[in-house]
Amino acid sequence: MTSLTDTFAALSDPTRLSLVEKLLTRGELPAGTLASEADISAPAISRHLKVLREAGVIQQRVQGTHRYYSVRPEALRTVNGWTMDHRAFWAGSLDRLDDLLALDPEGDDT
Amino acid sequence: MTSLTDTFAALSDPTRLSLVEKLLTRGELPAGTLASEADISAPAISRHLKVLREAGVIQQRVQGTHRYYSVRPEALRTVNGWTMDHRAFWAGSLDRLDDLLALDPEGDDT
DNA sequence: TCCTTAATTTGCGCAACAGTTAATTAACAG
DNA sequence: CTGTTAATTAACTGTTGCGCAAATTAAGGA
Repeated sequence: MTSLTDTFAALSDPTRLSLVEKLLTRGELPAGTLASEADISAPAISRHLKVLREAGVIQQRVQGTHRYYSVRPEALRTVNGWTMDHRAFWAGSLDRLDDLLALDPEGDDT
Repeated sequence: MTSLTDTFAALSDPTRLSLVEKLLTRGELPAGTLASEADISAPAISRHLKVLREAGVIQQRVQGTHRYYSVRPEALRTVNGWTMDHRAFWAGSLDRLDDLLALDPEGDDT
């Protein structure tokens, strides 16, 4: 089992979050594509992918010499679940009324 | 402005996540209470609180010699917003994802 | 076999992080 | 002013994280 903090740690690096966003928007991608589009070396990307995989954020599919990566839905569900556990706290607050109304225009007694 | 990765980084430490959970469930608390309940020194807690504050996760209210801390709703909204941006990817059961997304709004709990 | 391509692992340097104890700042009471 | 309490900052130490270049593993083609 990977903990919630492990997931947050995996997503706390800009390079890794960028990798995850790519996989989310474009689906499964090979390591080579991810590495060639990044501005750091391939070994560095490989390490980031390993961190993400060990945190349970992404999964690997091997085909020949290629390794295809994709996001594990469970990881995002876990993060979402944590925020939802405390939804009553942040959804009902008027800390930033404008943002709240922008997210949920009919959320109050209009 | 604090980035999403800064928020994730702030929440990636078990001690800090624990502090945030305490503030979420019990509301505003002074630094002393948080420090006395932790198993590490007060200075260490103080630093964690500083990290959380600089990441925009918590806020501070000063009253006399006491510093009261509480969670900023905006922080949790931001995290929730990120998961919601990719909701189509992770929501629903894996094998029925496409079907679920194709269903109309009244389809899931009747 | 030999060579190329894909990707990872290794070795190394450096910066950042998390913990400690000691010192400091700040508010308040006597 | 002096002392007490609350909390933070300072100084130091060990560990972890991230980058690179070089070496290594693995699959496939001539």
